Amino acid sequence: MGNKGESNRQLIVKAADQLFYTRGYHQTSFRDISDATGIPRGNFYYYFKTKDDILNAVVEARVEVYGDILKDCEQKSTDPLQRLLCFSNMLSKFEDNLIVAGCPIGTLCSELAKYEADLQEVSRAVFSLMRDWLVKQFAALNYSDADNKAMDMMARMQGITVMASAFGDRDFIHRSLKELQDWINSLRLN
Amino acid sequence: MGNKGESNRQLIVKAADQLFYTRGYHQTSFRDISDATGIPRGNFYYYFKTKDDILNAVVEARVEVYGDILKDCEQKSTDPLQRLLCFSNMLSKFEDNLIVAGCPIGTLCSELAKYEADLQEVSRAVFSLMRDWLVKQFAALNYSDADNKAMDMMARMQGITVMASAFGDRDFIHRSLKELQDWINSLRLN
DNA sequence: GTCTATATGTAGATAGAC
DNA sequence: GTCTATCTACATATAGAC
Repeated sequence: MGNKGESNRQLIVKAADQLFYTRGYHQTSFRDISDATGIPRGNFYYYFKTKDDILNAVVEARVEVYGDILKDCEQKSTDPLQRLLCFSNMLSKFEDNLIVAGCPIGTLCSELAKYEADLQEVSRAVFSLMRDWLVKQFAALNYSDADNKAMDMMARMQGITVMASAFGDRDFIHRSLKELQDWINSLRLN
Repeated sequence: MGNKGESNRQLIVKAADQLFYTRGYHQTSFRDISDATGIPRGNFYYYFKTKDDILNAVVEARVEVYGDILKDCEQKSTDPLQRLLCFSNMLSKFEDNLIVAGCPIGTLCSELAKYEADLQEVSRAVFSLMRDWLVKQFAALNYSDADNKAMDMMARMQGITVMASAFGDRDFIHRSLKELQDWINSLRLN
């Protein structure tokens, strides 16, 4: 009794994840996902009742993936400041994708914020995950306004990706990441 | 010979502008625009050949509108620093809209960046307008890296709107705007 | 579980009467 | 210039054979 079904389900989620990112949620059709996976359109409804259900599964998968990234940053150092630097390095690590399609999380939230409150709440989950994690790091640095710092850092990174994507400007990412990391390093003394 | 035709055209552009903002470009149908204006769908093709042409007209209209905002900031003060503060005040002025639908320019660029290079280039026009204007102000403050400063300021504002919209957080806008304006004021001495 | 065929709605776009 | 009727394509979703 294998996991063939589960495997197909995972294939769909994986392809949808990528397509929702590179084309947007509404601009991704079942046909697109079918083409990417080789799985017939009609088959999707065996695994998911609606397209929105696929979105839910994609967000769950992303929570998993970004949770792993955060865990990785935790394992590489016990120093909160080093962990923040590790987090900020996502800008460099995913640079190629950020330039062409922006931040997967930010652009999804922006798309779904537009008069689709239910879906937007779903998409916000990954942001919340990161925010909570960042709060922990800033709290460990003895900042009483840890949540403010977390929001500030996320806003900075989002702003960088929006502008870098709008102008296709890799150098802007490099320079901004450096400045962001200077800012992080300046938080040591508290 | 009246301007009745022109007036209808303007009605379409105005409604499309609003809908592209609150619902997104792809999520806005001719039916939506028809419902908003009372103008029959088939009639649109008398004024525009394609939906993309409507987008072009909308972006042109926005260039006009934001150009006026920039002119207004110029007229209110000859001091570049005051002008920058005036520009930043858009975050407060448009707060209600930013919370529910993000930045009209940023979200359009993000949406159209997704594998639609032609459309993205069109949408970038308003960003370019602002960027050039900001460069002038920073240059007037004797910054040799005026373009970097302009990009930094726009990135900050974009990041603020993305996070405020994602979390529906008005207070974050208020606090961030204050910090942004502190930053602007700190640029006096150069 | 997997697939084809199809239902139903709506998208952008066109034709042609008035 | 304005409007209705309609075309073609494709969207999500369903039915039912295998």
